[in-house]
Amino acid sequence: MSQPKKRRRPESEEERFLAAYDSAEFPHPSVAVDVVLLTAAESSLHTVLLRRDGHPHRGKWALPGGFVGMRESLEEAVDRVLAAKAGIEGVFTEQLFTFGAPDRDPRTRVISVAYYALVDHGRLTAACPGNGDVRVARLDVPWPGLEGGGVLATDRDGASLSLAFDHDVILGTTVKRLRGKLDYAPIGFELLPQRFTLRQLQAVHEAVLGRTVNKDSFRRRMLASGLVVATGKREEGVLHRPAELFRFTRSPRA
Amino acid sequence: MSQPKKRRRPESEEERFLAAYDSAEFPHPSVAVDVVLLTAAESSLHTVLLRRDGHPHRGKWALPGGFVGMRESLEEAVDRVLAAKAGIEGVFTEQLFTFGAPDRDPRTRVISVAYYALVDHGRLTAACPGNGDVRVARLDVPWPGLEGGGVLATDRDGASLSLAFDHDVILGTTVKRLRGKLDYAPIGFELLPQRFTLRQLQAVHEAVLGRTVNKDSFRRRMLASGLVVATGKREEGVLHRPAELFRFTRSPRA
DNA sequence: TGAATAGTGTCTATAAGACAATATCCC
DNA sequence: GGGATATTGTCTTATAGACACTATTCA
Repeated sequence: MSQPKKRRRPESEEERFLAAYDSAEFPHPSVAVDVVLLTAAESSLHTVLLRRDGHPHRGKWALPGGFVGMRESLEEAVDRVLAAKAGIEGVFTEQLFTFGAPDRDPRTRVISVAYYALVDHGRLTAACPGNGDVRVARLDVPWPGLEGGGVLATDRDGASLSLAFDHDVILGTTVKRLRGKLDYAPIGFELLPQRFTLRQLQAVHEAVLGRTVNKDSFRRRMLASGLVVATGKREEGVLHRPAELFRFTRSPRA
Repeated sequence: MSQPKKRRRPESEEERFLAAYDSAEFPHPSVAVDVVLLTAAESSLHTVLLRRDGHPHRGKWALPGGFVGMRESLEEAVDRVLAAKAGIEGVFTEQLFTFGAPDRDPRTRVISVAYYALVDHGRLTAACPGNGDVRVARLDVPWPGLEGGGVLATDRDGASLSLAFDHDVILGTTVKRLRGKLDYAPIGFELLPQRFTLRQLQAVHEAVLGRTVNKDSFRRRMLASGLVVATGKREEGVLHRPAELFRFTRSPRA
């Protein structure tokens, strides 16, 4: 990576000076993080969107985001954004992709490192009531499998939410990534509360994949994976035979 | 800073704030691209490394990299780096990960967007003879499967090459990514010349995966995938029955 | 008792791994 | 012919999908 410039540098002190000089001499892009805060409910994925107050894209809906401080890691910036703009802390996050097209922000050059965060629906609706300038929007993914592309965001009342910048592509990239990781990484559990039924886990998988999955095979795979442990408890308040509640465990048989 | 965006004037407090922030009031991190230029040969992965001429990490070996220009996309920066530092053009590249730890470069804050590039071994050795300050180093991956971690680089004469910055982690992240993508994305072909035998393709897969793969099953999967087409030609100059040469095709039946 | 979903057992089709047999080159 | 690898065919095993059947709750 990284030589600021090809120059002579006999001394380490001069090296530092030159580096500092170079840093100020040329303009640098701004670096931001944008966070796709996802959850699953009602057979669909949902994400948090904020209405833009100013130009550009005034009135459109954007992902929570913010600029990266000079002494702040990318993950620290993500945690800060999640806490400040969505009131959420301590959730699973992972880097998604870096979007750097020179004209993606009309104001100036902004390179955005996108992350996604996964949280269970109950916790998200508790933190984000979903009205005013903060909404929990339903995502409609108009492409199958790993084809990729943009997505559509829909408000609770069915109204379409117009997305700012390239955020429809960021959301689509998130869905594509999750679909690819779902059957080898334990990410489905991050979208559910601590205790869940296998039917709920299947519904989460179906929401991510955008298709139905075979119930029998899904149960077998999950139970054989060793990633789920029966709690002995059962769900309550349902009008049929209650299903057993499981919890996620990283270490089988611990 | 530069580019006075015409006819867009700040209309809100936030807009004014952001405009000021973006301009020059706060320092911005430097943004660089680092490129893992990979190939496969002799049952191992190999990558291009450059000896650092100056501090920090003087004498250690680094990935080809460079800063991203203000009007340049990330991919343009990658192509520029590949052409300037390795003499390679028009190869398959894909974004890997963005490394942004505040102290990863002791001089100043440098956020590096890492890419990997895949090229066949013949083309790489033609462009990079592999002596002097540019080497084609063998990669030894000391972890199995998708566990992840750093890697070791070894020169042709068996000498260990000490890696600069966090470049061992960048290389390890590349290998992990390739292992994950190998059996659902057509990346093995990028590491081979246009015409290849199935045994060569298998050797590439084994180099990436770091383990042997079942020959029969591999042949069946490749032939059933529709991604390889027989050319009718056979390899020459081998001291055994020559294998049929195949080529890669994105569109089966074309 | 009936509706609805949970959970179990079994059969079949498909893909992977193992392995034997034959083919084709160079020496 | 001998050595070496390519290529084909068959058998076994593991897994996914399909489907029938039983279990358990509430209305």
